[in-house]
Amino acid sequence: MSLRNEILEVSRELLIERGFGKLSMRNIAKRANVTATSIYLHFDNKDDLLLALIDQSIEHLKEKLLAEIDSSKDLIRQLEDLARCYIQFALDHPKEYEIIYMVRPEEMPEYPKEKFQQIRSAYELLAEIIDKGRQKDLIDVENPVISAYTLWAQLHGVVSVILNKRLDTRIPQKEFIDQAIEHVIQGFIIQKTPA
Amino acid sequence: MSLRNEILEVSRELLIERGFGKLSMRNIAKRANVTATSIYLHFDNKDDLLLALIDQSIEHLKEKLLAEIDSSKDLIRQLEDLARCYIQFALDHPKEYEIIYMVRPEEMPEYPKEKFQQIRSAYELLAEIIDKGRQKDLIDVENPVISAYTLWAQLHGVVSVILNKRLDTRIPQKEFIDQAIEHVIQGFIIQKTPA
DNA sequence: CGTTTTCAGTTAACACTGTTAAGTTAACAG
DNA sequence: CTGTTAACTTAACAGTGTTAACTGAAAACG
Repeated sequence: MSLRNEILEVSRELLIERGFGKLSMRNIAKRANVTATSIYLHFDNKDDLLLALIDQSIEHLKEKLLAEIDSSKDLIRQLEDLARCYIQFALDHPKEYEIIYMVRPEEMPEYPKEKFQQIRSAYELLAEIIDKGRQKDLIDVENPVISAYTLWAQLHGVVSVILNKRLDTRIPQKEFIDQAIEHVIQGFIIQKTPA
Repeated sequence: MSLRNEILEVSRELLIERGFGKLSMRNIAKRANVTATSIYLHFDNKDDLLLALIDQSIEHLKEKLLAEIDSSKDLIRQLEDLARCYIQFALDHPKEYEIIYMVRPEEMPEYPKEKFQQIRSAYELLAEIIDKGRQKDLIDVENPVISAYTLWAQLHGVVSVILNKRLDTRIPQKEFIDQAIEHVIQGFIIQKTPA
C-alpha cells in the first residue's frame, strides 16, 4: 500500500479511537512509522489531509444513503427512511460525521470550493425523491434542489445538537429524534386542505 | 473595571476581529496589557474562559429573541418571527454564534453540564409559544419542550450550513433561508384535514 | 512604626502544535 | 562508476496551553 493511503488509514483510525484533538501530524506519523514531515510529501498540509478524510466520510455516508433507498415504498416513506439513515450514520460514526463539518473554511484561506460542494452529489439523492414527490403532488416544494438542501441542513442540526451534547438531559434522545423526524418530514408534505 | 471583565471584553473583540483561530491566551493577554499567565488568576483554563464568552453570547441571543416577541401577532407568525430572528442573529454575529457550538464537550473532560443547558432558558421562549399554539389547536405537537428543542436544532442546522460555507453556490442565501423557514414552520402547524 | 502575610502579577520553562529548510540515503539512468 | 532523482529524516522556528517559582506592593497585625 502507498504511504499516502497508509497515512489516510491510520488518520481515520486515530480520529475514531482518540478523537480530533489527538489527530496531530506527529501522532499520525508515529502510527504510520514515519516522521511527521513525510506526510508533507503526500499532502500539502494538514487541511489537505483533513479534506481527503472528509472526502472519504462523505463517500461513506453517501453509500449508506444509497443503500437505504427502496423504490417500492411510497415517496414520503422513502424520505423518512433517508432522514433516519442520515441521523443513524452520524450516531454510528460520530467522529467521521463530525469531521465533515469540523474543518473551518474561514481558517483555511484557499481551499478548493468544489471539495465542500462534493457533498452535493449526496444530497442530490434527496432532491430526486423530493422532485418525484412534487410531480405526484405529495410533496410541497417549489425548487427541489433548494428544499433538498434545507432538509439536509435541518437533519444536520438535529444531529449536531446530539453530537455536541447540547441535548437537554431531561429529553430522551430517541424521543427527540423521532419528534424531529416527524416535524421535518411534515414540513415537506402537501397540506390536504378541504376541497 | 476588573481584569476579569477586561479579559472577557478583549477576548470578545479579538474573536470578532480576528476569529477563533487567533484567540490565543497570549494574544488576549497582549491586548489586555498583561501576561498570558495572568489570565489563569481569573479563569481555570481556556475552556473556562470560552464558557464565559459562550454565556455572554447566549445571553445576547436571548435578549434579541425576547425583544422579537410580539404577542399581538398570531402564534404561527410569532414562531416565524423568532425563527427569522434566530437566523439573523447568527448572520449578524457569526463569531459570537459559532463559539456557542464550537467548544467541543468531548475534549474537555469535566465541564459543567448546566453551562450548556443554560441555553435551555433561551429555547423555553419557543416552548411557551408552541404550547400556546397547541392549546389553540394551531400547532401540532405532543410535548412542547421536545418540539421546541427540535425547532431550535433545525434552525441551528440551517445557520450552521451557511456559516460553515457549505451552501451550494448555485443557491442564493436569501432563498435558502426563506425556504428553510417555510419548511421548518410548516412542520409544526396543524394539518387542516378535510372535515 | 515595623514586620509579616497575602495578593496580583511576572518570568521561565515544559510539552505540545503545524510547518519549512537542509541533509541523508538509496534506487535508478546514462 | 558517476549523476540525478525521489523518498525520507533531522533540526529548527514560531506558535500553542499550562505550570512552578519568583517579584513587588499592599494590607494586616502586633
